[in-house]
Amino acid sequence: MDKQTLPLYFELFTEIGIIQQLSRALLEARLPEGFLQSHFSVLNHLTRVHDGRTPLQIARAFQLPKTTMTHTLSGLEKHGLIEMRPNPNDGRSKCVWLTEQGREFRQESIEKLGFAMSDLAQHIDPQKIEKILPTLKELRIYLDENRDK
Amino acid sequence: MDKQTLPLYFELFTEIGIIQQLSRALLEARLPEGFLQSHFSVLNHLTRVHDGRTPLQIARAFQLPKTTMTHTLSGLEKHGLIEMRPNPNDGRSKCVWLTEQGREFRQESIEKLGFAMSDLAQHIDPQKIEKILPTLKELRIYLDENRDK
DNA sequence: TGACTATAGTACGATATCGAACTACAGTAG
DNA sequence: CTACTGTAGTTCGATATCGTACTATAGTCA
Repeated sequence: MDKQTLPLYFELFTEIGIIQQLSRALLEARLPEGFLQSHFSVLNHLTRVHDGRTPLQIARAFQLPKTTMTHTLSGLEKHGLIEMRPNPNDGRSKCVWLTEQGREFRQESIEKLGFAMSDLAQHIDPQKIEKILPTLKELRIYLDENRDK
Repeated sequence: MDKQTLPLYFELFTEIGIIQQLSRALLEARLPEGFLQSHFSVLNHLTRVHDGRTPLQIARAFQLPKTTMTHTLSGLEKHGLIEMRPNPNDGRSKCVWLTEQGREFRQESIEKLGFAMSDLAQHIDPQKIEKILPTLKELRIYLDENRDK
């Protein structure tokens, strides 16, 4: 491998780590006390994709350990934002459903993010984001598929 | 803001979160028991930039709370990978120096990462990374500068 | 010099994260 | 049906992360 290549990837992962920190802080500052990015992300995922998914499916979507997802889901359930029901197709499994409260929570969070995001969109052209997303997806898919190498 | 724009940024931050998870797992699988990405990142930072930096400077470089950095540094110090000395210019502060062991640890970690990274470089063209880095940096800088908005 | 404000780092408590081990159910082969 | 293997989710313990509050030093201003 070229001498310059390794630092290039390190730089990439460092930038990604920093952006992750900053975007997390940005979001969490706008969530009610006691809610974290993890909670919002799950609610958003269930809305965007579809609810009724299993905890494991959700964990895989974010590449998180299933024990972490158990914890996050139990927090959401305790606040009445999701419901966990048995999976009719698999006695070991459960399905996660959004409650009306959960949908509202997500919607309100998104509205609170609105200012920050439109501000962001005015400074970082969405077209630039569109241009980098395919490479990021490609990278994510490659890392996912070669996880256990 | 355009209806399509908000989901675009969400998608970006989601991809970034997933890549962060995957790259962390990739790295930590190759570190000795008990060491985490945080430890490696600090050692790498001290090598790439320069050592003798203060804990706060390092925390800011990664956008981490200073209490988190205190914890990470104490772990590194306990393993003899760094040394904390008083800051000659500021009695409140300290300077963090790499030990020989610390440099070796980083070097060995990088070598263990070598296979995975050259594999990655063969599948995701470094030129693609070079193309997306400027936008990521721009985004990171914007988020940083507007953190408290 | 003294009072005030700001900053660097730490201590501490709450909770998030994660790996290992476990339980319960599913799927398969005989 | 039984044994075996695999998988979904949880429990549990270790520790990472982070916010709050605190201590010590710096800097500023009168």
